[in-house]
Amino acid sequence: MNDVANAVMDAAERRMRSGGFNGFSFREIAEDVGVKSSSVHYHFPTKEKLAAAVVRRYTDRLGEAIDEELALGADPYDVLSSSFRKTVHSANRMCPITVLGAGSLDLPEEVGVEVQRFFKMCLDKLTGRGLSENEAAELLATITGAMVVSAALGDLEAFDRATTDLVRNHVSHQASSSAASLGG
Amino acid sequence: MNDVANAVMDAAERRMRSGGFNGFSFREIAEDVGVKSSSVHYHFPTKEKLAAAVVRRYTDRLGEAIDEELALGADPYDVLSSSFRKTVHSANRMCPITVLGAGSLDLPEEVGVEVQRFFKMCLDKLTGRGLSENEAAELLATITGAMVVSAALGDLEAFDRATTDLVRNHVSHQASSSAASLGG
DNA sequence: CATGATCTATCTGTTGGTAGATAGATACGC
DNA sequence: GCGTATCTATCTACCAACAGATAGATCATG
Repeated sequence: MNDVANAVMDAAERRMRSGGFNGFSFREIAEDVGVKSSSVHYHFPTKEKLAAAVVRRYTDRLGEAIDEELALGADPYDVLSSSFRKTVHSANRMCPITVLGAGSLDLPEEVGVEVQRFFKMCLDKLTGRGLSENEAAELLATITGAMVVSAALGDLEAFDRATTDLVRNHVSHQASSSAASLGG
Repeated sequence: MNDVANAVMDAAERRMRSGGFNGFSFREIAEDVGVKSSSVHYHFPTKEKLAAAVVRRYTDRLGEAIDEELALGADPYDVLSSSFRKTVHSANRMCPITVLGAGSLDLPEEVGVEVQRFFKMCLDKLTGRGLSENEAAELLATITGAMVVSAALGDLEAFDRATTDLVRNHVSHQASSSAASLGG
């Protein structure tokens, strides 16, 4: 992967964050990168391939980041939550895969497969650390939805309001199952 | 509001569920309804106005439906949850406002305002029945995210996995605060 | 005849995608 | 080393389709 191909993926990812699959064009990306649109086509023959490549790279990167932090013994929920929190509070403000996922009912097949892979990866990281399928699904859903709601409200703190109690409950759940119930 | 105007909003809402704001065109909607695209422009001069009108109608309808069920004394979480669950398990499979919300970073202003109104309405229904701001935010986020994740995975049951424990916890929370803790 | 609603026809701009030329690098045979 | 062919990456120029939007004609109804 050369410089231009990476720059194209960067630009596509940036634009996907706000508009999803229909939210960017070859010409816009070409302008972002500083080349002609035909050069974008040279590296990614179709829009579908480009979007799929962006999602795949995003999934791989997040997966690696999660693994690194999990290796340090961190709680799996904290890792996932703080990772998404970083996104929300950064200049990006939104996870591009969540945008694609929300509009996934008419996503090109190849892109849909990659989006599925992303969410399955997130669930696997949670269940792989002992959470039940329901717990994992609930945590992922809450974090995902918190991003959507806070973006829609234009209120970054909405993300924290939706997730702070979840942390508390999760921690107390750990405590009650590892050191017996404290009651209340 | 005459027949055509309503049919246009129906078609727009249907297409928004899968593609968001960029996921439909005047020509597609005109074809759905059986008129020419200029007739769609007659009722809704711009795409922004059409989308805003659809969101406003959707918000009003859901708000009324929630009020009716709340008047019967139902638990506010159950009402919101089962309402969205109905959407997910219907042929529609997705809430159009959630799709717009996820891609809200580049939504036309008028549409963004209506999307905000939708989510604020949901939060108000919950806090108006005694839930704290954090509880309301968490419940709304979980339901919203559950829709996104289940749509992305193409797995309707993912919605239930993400929300069933939430019901249990919420119910036991009610129980413990109204009839003393049972422990565990 | 005036109004509301629809039509035909058209405008301008953008879209994803393709064809073909060009320049520079790399590899190979002699 | 030299000429030739291939490969890589970019460009210019173009295409058909579609986008949102507008102007003006038509037509029914009251």
